[in-house]
Amino acid sequence: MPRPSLAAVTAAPPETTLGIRQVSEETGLSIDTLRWYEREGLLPLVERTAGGQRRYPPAALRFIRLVQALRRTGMPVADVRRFIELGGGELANHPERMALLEQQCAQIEQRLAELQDDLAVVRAKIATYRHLIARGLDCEDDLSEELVDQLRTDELLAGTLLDLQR
Amino acid sequence: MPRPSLAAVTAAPPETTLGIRQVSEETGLSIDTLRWYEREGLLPLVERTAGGQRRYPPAALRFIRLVQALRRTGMPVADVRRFIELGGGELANHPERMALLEQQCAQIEQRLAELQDDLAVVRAKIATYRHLIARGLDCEDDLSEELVDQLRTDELLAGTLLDLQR
DNA sequence: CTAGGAGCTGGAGTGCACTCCAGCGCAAGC
DNA sequence: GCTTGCGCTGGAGTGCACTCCAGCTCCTAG
Repeated sequence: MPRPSLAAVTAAPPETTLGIRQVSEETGLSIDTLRWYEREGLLPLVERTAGGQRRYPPAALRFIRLVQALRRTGMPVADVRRFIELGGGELANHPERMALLEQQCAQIEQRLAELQDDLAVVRAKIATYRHLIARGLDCEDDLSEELVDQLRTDELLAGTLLDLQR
Repeated sequence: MPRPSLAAVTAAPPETTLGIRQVSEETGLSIDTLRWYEREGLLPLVERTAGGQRRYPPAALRFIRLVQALRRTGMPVADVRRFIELGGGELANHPERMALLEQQCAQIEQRLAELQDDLAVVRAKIATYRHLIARGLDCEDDLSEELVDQLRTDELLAGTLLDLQR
């Protein structure tokens, strides 16, 4: 499966340049979103046909994936834009761009930890229901204090919380 | 450190019932959000003083933590409400509630995996910058195809991507 | 008893990230 | 050559989750 020569790629884009529909399908971003991102300055590298239709070369595709990663991990659109505005790949900007990414990295890690904690909370709650059902008990939230405490204790003893904490 | 007797708790709430400000500080939810959640039916178990001020017994606090976990893990407010509307702790509703939580659990796991992937993408990008800086190279996004491919290859060879993939 | 701060309510306002639409042009199959 | 459909643009609209506000009451310290 020989990759088309680089000359060919830059000179006369082969079928590796995708139309907006294909990109939408490949990335999961809606067509409207792709257009909107571009207007908002999040997507450089998008080319046009003579007729004005968008064409996405592989580099644009890769870029979109990065933008998706940043957006999904909670970076606001405005911040992604600032990241992108940080120059056309000049060496001088690399440290700053890297710093931004590292900051984002840290946030992702934090978010990851939080998610895991929250997952533990939800799992613990599921365990509570399992107990209640097993014992044929009513109540749970607006339940008497003793029961809650009882169950919390049960869970702790069973290691439910601890096991799932991380 | 003897916990106040259960009778005492239910009969004459001691200082373990918190005011809205304390709850806000403890949970990180804004006062407005606490009031709004309550209006929206996400927070049962909140009591009132004679003067109409909110009082949060420990059970309410615990409930808030669950709601927070659900919200932070991406459950829409409307869904949290539906979960809560599912009856006042009657046994019959437990399976349904549990099912909802299990569904949420699955989504959290999916989100976790996605986050980890996205983290890998960002880290890979950081590695790219590190390479570029180390070699004193410009360009990066709008860079020539060769360079990207070169770097991608480098990263793969260096195991940067693979190491971080999971 | 009074002054200042915290809380209350209902409702309006905000910010973000899309999403939809009208009105148009290009393009390809019949 | 004409229809059918995709794509384009600028701008308006939407949904969600808060956030702010006016105008009031309540509570506490002096």
